[in-house]
Amino acid sequence: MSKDQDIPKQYTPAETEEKWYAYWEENGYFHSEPDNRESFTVVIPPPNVTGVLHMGHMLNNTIQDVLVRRARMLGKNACWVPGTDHASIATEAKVVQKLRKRGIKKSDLSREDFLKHAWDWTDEHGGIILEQLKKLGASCDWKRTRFTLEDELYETVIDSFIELYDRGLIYRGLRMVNWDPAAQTALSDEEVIHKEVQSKFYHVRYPIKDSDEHVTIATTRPETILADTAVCVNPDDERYKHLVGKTAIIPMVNREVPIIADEYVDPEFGTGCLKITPAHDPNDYELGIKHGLDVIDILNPDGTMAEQAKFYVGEDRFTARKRIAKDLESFGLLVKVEEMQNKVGYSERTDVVIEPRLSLQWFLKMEELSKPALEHVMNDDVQFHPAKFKNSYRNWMENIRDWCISRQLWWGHRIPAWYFGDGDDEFVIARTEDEALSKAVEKSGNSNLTSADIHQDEDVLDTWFSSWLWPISVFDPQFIKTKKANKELEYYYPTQDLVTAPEIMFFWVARMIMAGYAFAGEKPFSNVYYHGIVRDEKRRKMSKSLGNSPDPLELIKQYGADGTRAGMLFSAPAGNDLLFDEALCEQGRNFSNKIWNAFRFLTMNMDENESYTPTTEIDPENLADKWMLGRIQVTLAEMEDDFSKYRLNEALKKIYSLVWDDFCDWYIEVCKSDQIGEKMPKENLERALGFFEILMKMLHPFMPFITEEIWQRIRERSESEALTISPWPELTNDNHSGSVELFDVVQSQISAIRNIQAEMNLAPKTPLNITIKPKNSELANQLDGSAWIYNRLLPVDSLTFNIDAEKPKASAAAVVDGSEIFIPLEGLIDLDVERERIQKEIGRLQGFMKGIDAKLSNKGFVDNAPAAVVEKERQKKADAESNLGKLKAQLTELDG
RNA sequence: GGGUUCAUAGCUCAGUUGGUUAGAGCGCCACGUUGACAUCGUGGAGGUCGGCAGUUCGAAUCUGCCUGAACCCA
Repeated sequence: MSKDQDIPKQYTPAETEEKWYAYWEENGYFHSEPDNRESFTVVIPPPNVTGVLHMGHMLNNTIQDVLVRRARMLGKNACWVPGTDHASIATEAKVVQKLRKRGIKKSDLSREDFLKHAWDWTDEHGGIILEQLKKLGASCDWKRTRFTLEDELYETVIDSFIELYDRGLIYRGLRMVNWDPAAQTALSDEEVIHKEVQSKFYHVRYPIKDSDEHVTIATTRPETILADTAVCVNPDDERYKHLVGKTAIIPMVNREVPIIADEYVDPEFGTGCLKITPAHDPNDYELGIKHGLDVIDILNPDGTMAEQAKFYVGEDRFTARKRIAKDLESFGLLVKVEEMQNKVGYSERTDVVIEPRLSLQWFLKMEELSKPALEHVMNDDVQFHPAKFKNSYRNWMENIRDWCISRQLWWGHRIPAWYFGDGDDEFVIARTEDEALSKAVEKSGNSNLTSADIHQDEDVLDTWFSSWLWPISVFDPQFIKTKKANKELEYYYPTQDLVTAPEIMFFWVARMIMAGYAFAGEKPFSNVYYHGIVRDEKRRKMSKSLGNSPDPLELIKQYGADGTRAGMLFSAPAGNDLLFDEALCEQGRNFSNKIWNAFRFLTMNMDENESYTPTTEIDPENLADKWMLGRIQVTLAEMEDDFSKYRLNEALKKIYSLVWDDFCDWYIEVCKSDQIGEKMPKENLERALGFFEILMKMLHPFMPFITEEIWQRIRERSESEALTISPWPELTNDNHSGSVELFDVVQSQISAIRNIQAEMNLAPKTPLNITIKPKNSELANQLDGSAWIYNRLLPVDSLTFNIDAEKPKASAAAVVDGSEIFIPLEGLIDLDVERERIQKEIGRLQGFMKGIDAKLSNKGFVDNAPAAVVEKERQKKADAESNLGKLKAQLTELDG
């Protein structure tokens, strides 16, 4: 016990946090091994290995930590698996950039050399974010830290590719894909962000061959005119019917193309006349196939114009766009340019405009995989919190398209395909070169093939193609190959809760569910908790580029990890975006300080030569004790309900209020000694400490550091008694409801008296002679035993409870739930103020009665409403009438 | 264009199956500092629940329409 220490007035989190985190880690409290207990498993959404902690991570990991710490205290075998992913595109882009600064181009390097640089970069920056999570207090099992590109998990990904290929679900094909000209790779549909932008709508005239006529098309991408291979109109469009079958001449290149008709064209949109560019637009590509059109690709992988364009060769697509507009104008073919809002796809990673591009890529068929994944979410085998996200999940699943899984990058899992020729089918899938060679020999029938004749695919797999295995691979990397779960997977899988943001529902959650059923035949987790996006006060998403995001570590420094965690959670209802405001962290810090000072106060009441044993054995005669215990019980039950619904912010608010409002503002105040300077009675102190211990337990999942600090200061504790591994308080059947109710009455009477003090402008220490006329004799008896509470909380000169009391002359008065309070204030009372006070209350009650009367005089209400409801209204009316009568009498007395 | 969600106090949000003259936190106003805490205490003000119809004895809550906002997909 720290009673002889000089406890500072203000709580300083920094040292406390470092100390206890180290202690927790040293004692291995966060490490889990399979045992007989029920498991509670969470896998972290792996952040980018070279990333740094941002506000989204803070929120995400705070929530996970709350869930995991609570589960640990509930006696479950809690296991939170940390780790990172390799973030193929992002990391490769960073490495390329770094090399460029040193004057090295990626194309100058061999694959091996480039990867060496990438690993150097990873070794240098990797894991920073995990260290940052420790500052936040994250109770991860660090011995289990995983990385998606580590050797074992690399194998898992290759195994999964091979299995899916063998099951006929992976194929290679020429398709229209989303091409990122900056990263020079294909992307999946999910990696494209559609943004509303201001564009120019160019109206361009195409001459008709052997005719004076022409058609006018409209496009936002005039440079693609150079790749046009048809012009298309709606077959029912009277304006153009006569032109169908004729030949149009593409400007600049003077290519002759057919004018075709197709229902696809909307006559209302633009000019009703559509240019068709099969190589550079997905819809045009479909039309091209349907109508057997040529495909002319005019773009290089880096977004510059290719030889086939014939014009502006080597120039960037946007430069070409401006130049062709000018040139068309000079030829008199540009009719007009309109301003238009349209949606343009941008790369999620590089933020450049995506080009639809025809390219040979690897795809995963989704139809079969999506079926169980959809079904098990809709039937709640996998529960979404909040459930509203099931809608968008279903919508996506029902319209799912094949997943482009190949990326033209080096940093990642290299596709295990080996080519032995240029033909579409001249490849084999194999784990190793040797295996590939023998398979190639067999498939080609050419026994002379050597390793020099085969080469592995240069591309790697989408990062999410490894992340989707995460809940399986972190426990058993061999499972997909062996199909025999090891002890770990057996024990920890399926995991319990996954915590993430709705924005990656499709990237990751949906795919993990698919992978779970596809490989393990079982869901990967039982619950998905979606939290919102962290936004600034203007509702803008917090981002590095906007510079509107505070540095989480700075926040922790300023407000403490506990304060910051509480601040994040205060405003984080499930599924709703969080408008982050530093004031909330400040509130969290203030709360820490409040707790600290409550403890400090108790410490100051200790006698140096005495030893104290906290207890929850209450004094059965002590109303405050029973009330406090009752409040704890009720709050425990409410928190349990909140947790079951993942309403973490509600649970936090409840324990916050229990500590601050109930324990600090009432219980401790009531426990104080009667005389200033005198110490609290030992029994009071020991009970206060006993309650304090329970409160620290209830708060620990949210604010782990300060609670552990107080816990350890309250008593000497061995390693096996740390708060982190202590059992959650027990819920008993007795919530002392009678005592809670009675204490409520005492509280409202005291509040009423304080109100009189304030309204009468009495100095806070002006002694009061209080007469309370309880509403009945039963209450009179009960209150009589609680007089000491009034004495502690008010400057009482005399206090009497008298059911027959008369209102003394010149006294202030109040009516609280049928009981009357009189305070004689001879010489101090301002009769006008008092009259106004009472009049105001009378007015309030009259308004109240009016509403009730309206109901009760309504025959429809009395006849139709349930008897209990009618009875309740009658009771309300009777009470109000009685109170009103008393108030009126008080007013009369004042005037008389 | 298709889908989803939302609109309650100055701000951020609660409000469970319709029955409270609508709750919380922050902010605001007044008063208060010799001892746990001014990162505090006590008291107080503040809302015709986006609008209009409808169902009902009764609507913040259910239905329809309108207005406004956000998100997802194409």
